[in-house]
Amino acid sequence: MLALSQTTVSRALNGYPEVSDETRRRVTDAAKRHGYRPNPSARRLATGKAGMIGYVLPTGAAVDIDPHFVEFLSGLGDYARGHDLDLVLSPADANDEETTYRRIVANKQVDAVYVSSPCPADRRISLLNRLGIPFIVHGRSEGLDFEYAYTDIDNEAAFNDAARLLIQLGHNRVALINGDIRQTFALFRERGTRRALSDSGLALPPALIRCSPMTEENGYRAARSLLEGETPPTAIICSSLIMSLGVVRAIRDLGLAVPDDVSLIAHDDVFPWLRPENFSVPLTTTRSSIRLAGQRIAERLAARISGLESGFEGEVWPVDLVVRASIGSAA
Amino acid sequence: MLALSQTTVSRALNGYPEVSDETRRRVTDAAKRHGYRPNPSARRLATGKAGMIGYVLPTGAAVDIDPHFVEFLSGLGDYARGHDLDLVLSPADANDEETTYRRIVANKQVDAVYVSSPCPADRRISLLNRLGIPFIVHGRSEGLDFEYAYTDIDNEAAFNDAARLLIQLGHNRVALINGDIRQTFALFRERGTRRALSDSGLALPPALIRCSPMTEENGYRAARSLLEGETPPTAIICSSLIMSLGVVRAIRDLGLAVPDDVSLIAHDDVFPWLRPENFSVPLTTTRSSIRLAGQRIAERLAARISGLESGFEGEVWPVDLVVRASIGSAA
DNA sequence: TGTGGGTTCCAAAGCGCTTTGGCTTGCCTT
DNA sequence: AAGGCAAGCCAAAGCGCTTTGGAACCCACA
Repeated sequence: MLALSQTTVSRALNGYPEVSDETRRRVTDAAKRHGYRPNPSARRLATGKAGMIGYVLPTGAAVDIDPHFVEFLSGLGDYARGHDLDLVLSPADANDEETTYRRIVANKQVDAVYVSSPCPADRRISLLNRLGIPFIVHGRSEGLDFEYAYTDIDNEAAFNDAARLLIQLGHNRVALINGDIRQTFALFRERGTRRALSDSGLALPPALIRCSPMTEENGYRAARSLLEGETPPTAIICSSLIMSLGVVRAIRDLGLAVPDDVSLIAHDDVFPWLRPENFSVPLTTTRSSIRLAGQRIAERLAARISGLESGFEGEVWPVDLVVRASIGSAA
Repeated sequence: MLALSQTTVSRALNGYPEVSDETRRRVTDAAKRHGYRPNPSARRLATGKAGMIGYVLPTGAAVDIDPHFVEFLSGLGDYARGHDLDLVLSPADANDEETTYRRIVANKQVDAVYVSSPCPADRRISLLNRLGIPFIVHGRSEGLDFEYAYTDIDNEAAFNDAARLLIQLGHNRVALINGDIRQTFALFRERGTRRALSDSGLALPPALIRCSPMTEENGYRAARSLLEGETPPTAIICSSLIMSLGVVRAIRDLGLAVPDDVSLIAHDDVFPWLRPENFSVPLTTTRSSIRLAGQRIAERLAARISGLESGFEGEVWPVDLVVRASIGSAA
């Protein structure tokens, strides 16, 4: 035995100043020796801190979790592992996430929350802001009348760069195959593309835009309908690598070739299992590792939990433009 | 106020018999009216039950989370949503998951655990068995000297069926592009393939087997090296749809065609974003929805937590063989 | 009338921590 | 030598539930 009160042990272990170095050493030694770890349930009840970060997972028969999620998770895990943070996924009805958010906050099940794939004026963000729990948004929302903390990539600049490059190559009919337009990232991408074109006196008419969930099949359909249209594009910018699998298939099906008939640039979130350089014609991409974003967001959440970070800083990361063989000058 | 003791309220809410129906009704009514929900932290401390299921997530710079995981998660969420179950992901160093398993069990952070991608004589399974926490394995292990509960698909039969079909079509050089052979599912798949061949007096020599993590690139490399070998196969069975993207690319790069030069069958875990019928030549597949497995495993875990299920039942699900255009008779 | 057995409820003791408020020391002033 | 002040420690009161061990009551049966 240590012949010390529980108070002192608790303080020693939690780094409070009113315990002598000597005593603290004895306590931590003994704790290590006996493998003592404070019971988290008890600690939770006493402090209200859970030592976990939360994510509300939209589910439902018609809801598919984005395959990007797993990469994000890898990043989050990379950081969390070293910092005694667990992640709790709370499944929610995709049509009523609010109830779940309220529950996890009211129950203090998690110390902080992250939000992904925001849409304009995202209700989840207003809710979390009102509930007063620390949170970070992966991505951005628009049209909210308050500030919040986020980490995002510069989608607008990325797609602006991509479009500019195509324009420089002489393309004047550039199409955009985008993700679900209800999400902010898709809006920004369209905006960036459009700006590049209009800066050069060109347009991005509705006939050259497609928006849909980012599956191979949707990529195929979008590309096919674009290329079979009245004034087919000579270049396509595509929001995802998975979609561009379908785009490439459509181009081939139509007897066309990349880049001779169609130039192609895609956005690459960096999957370990599908890489743009391995496409039959290596793909020019705008690249930003979603895994790194996961790491960073975990780091920021941890900082917020421990009070090291506060305020409403938004981060916007630049995006690489990696040129490969899939683009060429306009015919 | 209800003028009832805390005891009675607790019992009423938790369905204990020693409270009159009348009282129970009053209590539940009042609870609903005031939106009262027992504080989970307090309940945890008192009962030791967490209301969560756990998963230890291997992480590390060199570790990539399998994209199948997200589909499994969808299924798990589908079930968990309706049953007040949250999922906690505990990131662990991929080289030392044991510490994390011990921690979550010792701390009673979760009521049950699931294990995925087991390998032969999987240490995690023995550990959980020893620690005595309810768990379900997604997949199977071999060489363990005790029984345990699992849900798995019949990988051996699936690949046996696939190989048999190819043999019936006259193929006698069938190659197998498998996943990482350290995992049980890969062993079973090889076994099933080999059995079909040897049943017909054919062999599956090492020269016709490739094993590697299931990426597009590895699929390409495997197919390429097989087809450029001394006695190239006329048919290939591939363990994943993602890999078969690479396989198809390799076949095309070599100026060959599916199915005229090479027949191809792949295993399909059912991704919403990549479907075998959408391959340039629609792919014959062995199909089993990993999302359904997630649902089922969540259900079994819940049943174990509430004591409805116990024992060591292993489930093995049959696998569909879906024939599409990618196979033909041997030249 | 007395007694045994249900039924329905309650007071109080945990669960294992953190935190408040206070009590000793030892040492430094004046 | 008395007073003051940190430094270091402790007892006990929570945190919000569940569960134990009774107690009170009502009814039936002898």
